[in-house]
Parts: sequence; C-alpha cells; structure tokens
Amino acid sequence: MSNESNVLAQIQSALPRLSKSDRKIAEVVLTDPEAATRASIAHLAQQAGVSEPSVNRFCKRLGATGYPDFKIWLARSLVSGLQYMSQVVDAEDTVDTYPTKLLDNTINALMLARENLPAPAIESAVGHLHAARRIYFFGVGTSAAVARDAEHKFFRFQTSVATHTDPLMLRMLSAGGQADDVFFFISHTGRTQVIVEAAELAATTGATVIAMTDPASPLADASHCVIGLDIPENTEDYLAMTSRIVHLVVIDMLVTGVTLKRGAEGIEHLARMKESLLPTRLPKQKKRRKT
Amino acid sequence: MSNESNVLAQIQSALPRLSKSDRKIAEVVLTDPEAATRASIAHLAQQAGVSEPSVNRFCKRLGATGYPDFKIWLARSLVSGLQYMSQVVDAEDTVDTYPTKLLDNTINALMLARENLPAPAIESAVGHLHAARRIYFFGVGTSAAVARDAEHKFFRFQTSVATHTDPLMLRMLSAGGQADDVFFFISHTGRTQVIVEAAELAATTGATVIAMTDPASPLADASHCVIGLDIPENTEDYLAMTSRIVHLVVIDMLVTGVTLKRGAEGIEHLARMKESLLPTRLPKQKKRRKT
DNA sequence: GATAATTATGTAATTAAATTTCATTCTTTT
DNA sequence: AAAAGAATGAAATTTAATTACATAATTATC
Repeated sequence: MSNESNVLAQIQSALPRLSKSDRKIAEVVLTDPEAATRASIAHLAQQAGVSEPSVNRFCKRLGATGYPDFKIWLARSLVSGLQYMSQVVDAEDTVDTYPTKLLDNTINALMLARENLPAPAIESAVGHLHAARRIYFFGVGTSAAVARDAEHKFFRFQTSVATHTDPLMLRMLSAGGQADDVFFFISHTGRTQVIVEAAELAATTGATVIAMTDPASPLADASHCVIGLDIPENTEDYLAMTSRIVHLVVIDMLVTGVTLKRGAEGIEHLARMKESLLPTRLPKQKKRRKT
Repeated sequence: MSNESNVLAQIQSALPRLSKSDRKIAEVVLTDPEAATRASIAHLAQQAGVSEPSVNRFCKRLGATGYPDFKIWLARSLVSGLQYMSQVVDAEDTVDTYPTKLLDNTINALMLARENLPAPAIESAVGHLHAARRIYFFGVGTSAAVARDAEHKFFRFQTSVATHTDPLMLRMLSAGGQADDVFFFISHTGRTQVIVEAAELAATTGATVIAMTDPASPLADASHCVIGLDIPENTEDYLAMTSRIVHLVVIDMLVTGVTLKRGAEGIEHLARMKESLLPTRLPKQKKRRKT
C-alpha cells in the first residue's frame, strides 16, 4: 500500500477517501508542502485546525512511522516550485500565472498516474492489441483526439486500425465485431451515452472490449479490460482536460508495449518507418534564435 | 554560505576542513545519506563513534537549525523516484519499467517547459487568435492530432476554425489567406516540408502566421510569431513524442488566454457549453470497483 | 427512525529525542 | 613546556512527539 516515493501524489489520490480532519491536514500539506517540512507537529496541527494526535495518526496512516518520518518523506518527494493542489484559472489570472497553473495541474496528474499505474490492465491490453486482427479506437469530444492519436500510432503496425466519431458509424462497426477484433473506448467519465452503448453492443459480438475510463462507470462495466486511471476531478473544467494528456501517455505505453512484444520484428519495422520519414524534412540549419 | 539545497555537495567540499569527529560524521552521512535521513541522532552518533552533541554541532555548522532540520535538508537533496534524464525504452524493458520511463520523460519535458515558458510569445499569440476572424490549425503526422485538439477547443468560440492535413488543402488555403486570418502551424522540428511551404505561402498573403516549433528552424523563420519550446530531443524516438504533450498543454494555455481576454462574455459562453454537454452523460452511479 | 457498533477526534499523561550547559581533554601557539 | 583556544563528551534540561484514554461523531442494523 505505502509506496514510499511521492507521498504528495499518495495524499492527492487518497484525498477523497479521507476523513474530515485528515482532509484538513492533507490540504494544508498540499497547499504548501515546503512549509510543512519545516513545521512542528504543533504548528501543522494548529494550521489545519486539528489536534496534534490527529496529525500523528495521519502520518501513520500514510505508512510513515510518525511525524518526523513523514516530514522526511515529504521532503523527498518535493520538486521545487511546483503547486500540488489542483489550481483553477480565474478571471484575475494573467499570462504570468495561468500557464504555470495549467502546467502544474498536468504535471500533477501525471505524477498521480505514476503512483497508481494499472500495470496489469496495461499488460492485458497490450496482449489483446498485439493479438488483434483489427482495432477500433473510439472516443468523442476531447477523447476523439486521443483516439486519433492512437490510430496514428497503431497505423505503423501492420494491423488494420480505424477511428470514428460519428455515432452511426460507431454503432454499425460495434455491431459488426468479430472474435479477433479489439474495440478500444476512451472516455474520461465513462458516461458518454454513445460510447457506452457502442461498448455494450461490441461486447455482445464476441470481440474484445477495452476501455480507458473511470473504473466505476457504465463503460467500465461493459468492458472486458479496464484501464482505470486516477485523475484529479476536473471534468467540469473543460478548458484544460488533464485527463486527455494522461490518456495520451497511456496510449504511448500501449504502443511501446506492443512494439516490445513484437520483438526484433517490431523494432525493425519501426526503424524502417523512421527512415521513410526523413525525406519529408528540410536539412537542419544552424541555431539562430528568433524573437 | 549555507546553500540550503544540496547539503551533500556542501559536506563533500567541506570535508578536508573538518575536525576529527566532524569528519567521522560526514563520512557516515556521505556513505549512506539515505540511511542518515532515517537515523536518530543517537544512532548516527554511535555509527560515527562520536557523541550526540557533536552531531548536533555538525548540523548547526552546516547552517541547519539542528539535527531534525539537517535531516530535512538531506532528504531534499536526495531526489526521489523521478528520473531526470531522458530515458530510452529498450528491448529489456517490461510492463514494470517502460510505463514509468515514458511518464518520467513526459513529466520532465513539462517541467522543462515550465522553466522556460515563452510568456511573451504566448501573450502575442493569444492577442492574434483573439482578434482573428478565421483560424487554421495546420500540422501533419503526430502534430495533426494536436491541430485537431486545438480546432476542437477553439470551435467552442464563435470564431471559424479549421484543420487540414491534406497537402493540397494546406497549400490552397494558405495561398488564400486574408488580413484577419491566423494560420497556426504546429511542428516539433519545424522542418516538415509541406508545413514550411504552407507557412511561407501564408506569410505572403498578409495573414498572421504563428508557429509552435523549434525557434531555430525554417518554419520559425517564415512565421510572424514563434512559440518556441525547449523540448528534450526525442525526434528519433517516434514511439513516444513528448513534444506533442507539451504542445497540447500550450494549446490549453492559448484557449485559456483567449477565454480570459473575452472576459465575462467568454466565460459565460463556456458555462453554457458546459451545460449543453450534461444531457449526453448517463447518471453517476455508486462507486463500485471492477477488477 | 432509534439504537448499537464502529470509527474519528481531542485532552492529558507519558515517553522519546534533541539540545544546552558545563567540565574535560585534546591542539596549537609562543 | 605552559597557556590559550578549540573540540569533545557526560549529564541535565528542554522541547517535541507519542500513547492512553475518554468523548464525540458517524455508520450500520434492526
């Protein structure tokens, strides 16, 4: 359970499951972890408005032997400057503040994913994708771009790949699934109707249904293999969907996994692809900064 | 004097100047700093064969307020988990190693971008995009997905947006640019021929040409506004392009910037968009983990 | 919807750890 | 070789963290 590295990510992912005072402590720590490493247990308790033993218990629940030990963990997972609480962009933000906020949120989401990597699910998905005769990547809205990216990457293998966003196409193709087809659905919420329906349909055909989504969602229920990711809630904040970034990196993982599974053959094939791209590039010129 | 960060380097350089017992302490700490962060003052003293006050004085001489503070300094100069060097996936990697490598590379790229944010370029790009009557996002290969994502995001404003990957379309549309059009080109290398040609073409029409690319590239030279990003070179490692992730986050920044520039009107519009998405979702169900 | 069981939290007592004081022992200088 | 100065350790003190216990809040059960 206690992963030792990156207590901050650990706290972040535990946040929704925490009790009232534990959450108060967690928030104080996440807001200014650097300060927390220098504070005494009394000071932190006072900051959070809880008692000292509560802080102590909080530390122990995270796997530390006590408060001083917790501070060491904290110090070790600290990256200078980064904001660990999800930050919301508001009307007061300027070009000096919102870019950093967005970056920090993204970096956080990735660090969280790093802590709770669903390795077994990835492995199983890689197996299915490797064995597939035909692969469909389906996602709508923001996830359509992720699906497109996946298609583009898997296109480099000899497998036949397709992406669609049109509801009718989705439905038709899902209904026509066959034994060695893989349907890969991408949805942050797992509650987008078109996607859920298509997944349910595909599951009845004998094809393999993989979903990258919230594990507690209708889409997950309809799927054979679920890549569940722990992503800080920002469904409502449609401006910057950190989830899609995490999804893209997971796609990278799947492509990498399949390539490795193909062994020499796969790696060689990629080398050839790389070669073929070269003529489309202009020669590299001397570095010369432009303002 | 006291450098706060990197106590280890500090101790190392001070080593020859230290007294007998201080050196004994220093050696124990340097031999296994990780263990030192977990040891009590009594334990460390015993390890070094000195008294507890000696250890305490050692810490103070280094600038810490005392032993516990010193341990925090030590912990902070011990970088946990995250690998800061770009890591290459090789044939020996397994599902337990390559996902983390990919994530670490991505996180690193984002942290790098965070350090060297081209705020002025972003601001200027936001200005152009805000004022534009029509926007084209052009990218091919991996960057096509980024362009698509940008289109999807900017579509939410009233401005007309389009993306194309077909070389002929690119050329035609670029040639037909008008004064209040914005052509936004995305290319990691800035050397993709189709893109460079299209940019040069567009620049002759009086339209504004923005490029998100390597600042020392033909594409940058052809553009009016360059969003130059410092991304670790991994062009050759086509499996996982970290650049596209950074590009996507920059797109988020631009959308955010334009939204903020639009003020109340923009924010309200987004609120309406959010509302309109709700009916496409199925109701949220009780959390129920699926293995 | 009330009651029991469980879990969460705080107060006070305790224990552990780190720090200071002061006496002693080494160095270094003349 | 003697005296000053710095370094070190033993013991006392202080500070901080932890445990034990009582109370409050929550959740489950009937």
